[in-house]
Amino acid sequence: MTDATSPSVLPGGEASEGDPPLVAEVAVDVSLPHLDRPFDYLVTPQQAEEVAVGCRVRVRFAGKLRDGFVLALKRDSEAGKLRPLERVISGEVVLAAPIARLARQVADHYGGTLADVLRLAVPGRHAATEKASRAAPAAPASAGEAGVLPRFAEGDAFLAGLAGGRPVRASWSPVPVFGPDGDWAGGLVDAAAATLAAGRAAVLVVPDAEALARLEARCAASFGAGSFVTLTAELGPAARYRHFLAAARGQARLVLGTRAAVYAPVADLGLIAVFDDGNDSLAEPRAPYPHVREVASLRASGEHAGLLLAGYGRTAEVQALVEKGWVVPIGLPPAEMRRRGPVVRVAADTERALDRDPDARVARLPHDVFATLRAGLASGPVLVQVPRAGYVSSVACQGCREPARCPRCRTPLRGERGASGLALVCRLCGPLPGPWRCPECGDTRLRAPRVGVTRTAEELGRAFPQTRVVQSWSGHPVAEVDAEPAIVLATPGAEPEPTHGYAAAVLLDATLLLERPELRAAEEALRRWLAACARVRPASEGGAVLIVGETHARAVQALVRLDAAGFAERELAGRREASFPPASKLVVVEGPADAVAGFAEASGPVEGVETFGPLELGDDVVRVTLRGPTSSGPALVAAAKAEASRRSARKLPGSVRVRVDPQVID
DNA sequence: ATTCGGACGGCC
DNA sequence: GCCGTCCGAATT
Repeated sequence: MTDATSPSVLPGGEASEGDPPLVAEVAVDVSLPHLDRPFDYLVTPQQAEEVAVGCRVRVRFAGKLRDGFVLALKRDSEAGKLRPLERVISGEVVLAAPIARLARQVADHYGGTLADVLRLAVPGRHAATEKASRAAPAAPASAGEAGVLPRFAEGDAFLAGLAGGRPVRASWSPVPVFGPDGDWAGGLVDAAAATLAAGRAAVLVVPDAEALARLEARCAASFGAGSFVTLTAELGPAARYRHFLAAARGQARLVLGTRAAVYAPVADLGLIAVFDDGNDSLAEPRAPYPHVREVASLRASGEHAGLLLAGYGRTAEVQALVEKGWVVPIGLPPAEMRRRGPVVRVAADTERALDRDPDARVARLPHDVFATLRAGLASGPVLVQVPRAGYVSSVACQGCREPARCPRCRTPLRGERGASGLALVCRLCGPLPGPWRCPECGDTRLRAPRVGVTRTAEELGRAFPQTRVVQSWSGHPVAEVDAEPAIVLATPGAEPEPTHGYAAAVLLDATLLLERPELRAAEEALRRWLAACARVRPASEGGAVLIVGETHARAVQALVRLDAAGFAERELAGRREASFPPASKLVVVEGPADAVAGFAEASGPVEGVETFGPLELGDDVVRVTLRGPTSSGPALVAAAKAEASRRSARKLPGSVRVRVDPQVID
């Protein structure tokens, strides 16, 4: 890597008269696919004083001034007539070679452009912050004994690997329980401490501000406040850039943060850890829609760093890595998991009664719910997880309750109200051509979804008139509850942190979550239930969880057994059967019909590719889904990128959106 | 003969 | 994307 302070470290050594002129290879900030390559510029002798590989420059490109990053310095160029750099914005190295390489890999993986990825990876410059010389954060203090990971099989071996500076990779399933066995943040701190002890840097990525606050507190306790930096958009431009610079300058060796922190510019990365990779906050909403789990995996391989994918739930993607042997599971046998976790029981849904009489609200809550609440309230707060209302588009079989799926591609169907009642539409193949028939049980009757659960609070308040009722949802989140008895109603993801753990939890309307018309509905439901369990005290302290729903649903059974790994195994098997990611490569293309047709055609020669659609999305936008075996993935993505390049080079009209293995198709 | 504009090629 | 250039058509 080029040292920012020594511009003399250049190809050919010290410049002298008669040397060929210095040339900078520049990643220009243009996101047109056909211009997604470096461009060469002359570096004037004056500019050579300040320029460095990885610094920001300003260049004239197609007549217009644009920002760029220096990818390399050299003394020769393939290109013909070169323009000089307009100016070196600053010699500060903000795009070191490993991150430039990573960004290129991410762009290629997702069929996007380097410029788009760099916009995600490098925060905007804040000149005043850059000029102000900053005190280096204190070196992380010794964290003492590792406390959490050694409680799990393979935990010690993983830590030993990190401490030895080796690129060990693992998937860690903490026990979904309140206390040390479920202390994901503690486990990440263990791994970071081992890495730092080996003299290497660590990056820890979490999905949201709540998780970051918790991790920050743990890091401050273990390493000392000010011995690490956080990277999150919420910091604002100045602080974000200050923290980014601390990492880039080698002052901060431990970085915590949300999504974009996966690109934190620490040198000699020894560990990259991701918590809760199933959380959709870790999927970037901007092109090319990279997922933190994939970026972290690419980065760990590219920089010979360790990787830790931690979560109470296990995604099919992580399961695929486990089965490939690419990551080692750190965990416990299911029986031991249950011994350390809360007791989980199922109460059958009383839905059939509800179907007959939608106003019979009392019938919605089984007797067991009240019993669980009563028992829990004797020793502390009880969490009641209430799914948000409004998943109105899901459709299931009346007979067996399985979500209705497309007979062609097995995608969950959605119901749309049409002239002749409920019309079934597949998001990949379009409206169902014939009448629907359940492949599981042969039933032809469909059941429409239920509406929400707005009266739960009132209802429970009436049943427990003396008890405090706390309500928390994403619009009005409550951060914390104390040890006093309370009924805490929360939507998934907005559960208040209990200071002493919940005495019990009740998970309502499990069926509602499972019937969501999404491919990952069951995986996502289990993830949310496990997150609730993780706030409940262990069985040994009386902790109990009651889930109300379909007793036989696979995700419900997995929860009862606290067996996220087993569930992921089945889930991945299902994805294989249905040829869905991560068992297949999916490229979803949306845009005007003629434009989208070009992508289908371009993917034709790729081995084993099938085409679904086009599906009308309205407003002259259609969707085509291209699917191929994972072995054809790079070729399929490359074909899509080539078609996008062809279109932009020819200036064909219409904007097209390309997504690779999208988390959700919508 | 001169000016204007729209399409197209190239962008270092 | 944006600019520059090259060509034909409209304008003097």
